[in-house]
Amino acid sequence: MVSKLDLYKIFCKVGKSESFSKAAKDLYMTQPAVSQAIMQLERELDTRLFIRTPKGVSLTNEGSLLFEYANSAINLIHVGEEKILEFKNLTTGELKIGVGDTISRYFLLPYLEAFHNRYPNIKFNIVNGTTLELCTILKSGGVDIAVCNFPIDDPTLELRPCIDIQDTFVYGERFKKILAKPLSLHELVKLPLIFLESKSNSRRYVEDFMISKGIKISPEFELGSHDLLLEFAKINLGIACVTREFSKEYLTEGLLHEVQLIEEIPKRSIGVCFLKSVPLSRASTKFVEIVENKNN
Amino acid sequence: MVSKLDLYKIFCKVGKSESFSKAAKDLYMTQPAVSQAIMQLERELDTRLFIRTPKGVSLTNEGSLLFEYANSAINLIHVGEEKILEFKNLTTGELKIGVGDTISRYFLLPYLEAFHNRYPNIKFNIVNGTTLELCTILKSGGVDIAVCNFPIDDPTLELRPCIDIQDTFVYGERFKKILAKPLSLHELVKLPLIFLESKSNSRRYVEDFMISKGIKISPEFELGSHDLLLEFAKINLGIACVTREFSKEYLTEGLLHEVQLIEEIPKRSIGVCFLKSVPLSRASTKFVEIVENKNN
DNA sequence: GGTAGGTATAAGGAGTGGTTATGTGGTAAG
DNA sequence: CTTACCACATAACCACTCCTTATACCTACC
Repeated sequence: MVSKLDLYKIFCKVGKSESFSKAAKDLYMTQPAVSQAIMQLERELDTRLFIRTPKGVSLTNEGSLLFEYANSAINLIHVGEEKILEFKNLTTGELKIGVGDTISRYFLLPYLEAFHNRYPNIKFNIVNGTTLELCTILKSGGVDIAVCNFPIDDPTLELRPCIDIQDTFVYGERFKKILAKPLSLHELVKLPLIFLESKSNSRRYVEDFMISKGIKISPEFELGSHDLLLEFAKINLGIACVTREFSKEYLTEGLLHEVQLIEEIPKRSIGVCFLKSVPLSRASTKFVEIVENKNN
Repeated sequence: MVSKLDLYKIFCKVGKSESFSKAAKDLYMTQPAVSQAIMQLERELDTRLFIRTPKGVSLTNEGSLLFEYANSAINLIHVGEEKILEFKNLTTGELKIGVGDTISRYFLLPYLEAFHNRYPNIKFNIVNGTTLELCTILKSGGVDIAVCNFPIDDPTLELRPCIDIQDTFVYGERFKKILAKPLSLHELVKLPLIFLESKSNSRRYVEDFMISKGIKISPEFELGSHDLLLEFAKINLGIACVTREFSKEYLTEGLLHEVQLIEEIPKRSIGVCFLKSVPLSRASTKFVEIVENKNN
């Protein structure tokens, strides 16, 4: 057997780049070193592996035969090393996630569970806040990643939308007759409305949309959580602006009904975001992958 | 990535033998050397790979994870090296030969047979074409070697003439009286002539020779194969320009007769040719040797 | 014909990777 | 309890490998 496995590392690089000089650059060594290494390998195998041409080299039949194996071998080693790294980083460590509480409850929970099952040794550190607050915390390093309502306009953040959500208005029994038919936003705002507090991203999104239509709202109630929106609407205190996907239970059980708007509010997204400038930790990467459903 | 692949060779041995000292013996080195190698690997991966016990070592979780990959990789390298050996011993491989069909039938066949008997595991890949076409294919790497009619004027090709052949004119019964006596080319061209198609090297050779004598031919027939030349001549459709060596059967059986030319056409050769710039594969070398009758 | 880009060759020097010698710890037997 | 043995760790040293610089040679292209 060939004495030095390292020769194969060089061999593979040359095989791929079809050039001694280029391989040398890639390997941070000089061309003569590569030349000698290949020559040594050829000597030890007593086989010509490359055909030298004026414009580089190309594998001989024997060379490409060997290349198939050597390349796979090197790749295997790489994979092994990566597994080790993963193992190391995921058997210890902490994952700091910033998230709004509506999102954490209705969207994130299953992913947290899945991640924990897969990597039981990673501790969670969940920070609650509005989208805006989370962005600030993210930049100060308080959390590794944040799961927010989009849109977010911040060039320093990498955004990964995951699912689309639809803002909608819901009402309880008392408004059933009035809202039996589709109506326009102009008509809607005459009714008592229930919104999230004005600092929340969701509220701002819907409000901005309505302002763009020339409509100004003055909510009857401003509440701190999505749950409260649903409960207030249920006991007929008004018509609540909620996220359809997070109101499934109330809607399917007939506790609440959706307003049929003539002009529907455009969809927006929920997604993960993190700093572009800071490389993600292994655990964070895995978590993002899971949320994006890239594997399993 | 870990700097030295060689560390993995040692790592695998230790992983298998579960002992530094034993691995050291197997690797023909001393125990401290192994000890240091493993420590270096552990340092570079920043991971403990072995649990040291009083009676040897055992792989950690991370270690056995890595071992799976490293061991497969090493085995792959081994297999690759063995394949190379096989290749060298010509127990595997392919030989791509370009050849004209006249030549393959009348000249090459016995050599193909001989080579196959000697190296039964080498596959043939035979490509047909005219001499000119074959040279092109040769340069594009489509074949390893080509067996052609010479002369070939190409400085990038190495030529190995093998046998001389003689171009000659043959005729059937009907022309017997007219051609009983030797005649000159000038007289010959007045008779109906049968040639190969003009793109063939043989045709060009003879035609060039005649032009050099100031004679222009206008063949009655232009045919695609040497066989047809003989058959056409046999049924008295004209006088065919053929290769004497490939017409033995017809001549000895009296089906055809040779024109006795006053100016005989110079002999030319059939031989093997291949690219000067590309070293011959082992199989090709052997084949050339056989065709040149250098051994056996 | 000159230049650019590629590989081969030669010689020298630094550093890796092995050696020997010795230390440490744990187990088992007396 | 003590001693002996076995296995790995540590230290110091040295040689040889491997990489570098310098140079030569070839071909293709302008």
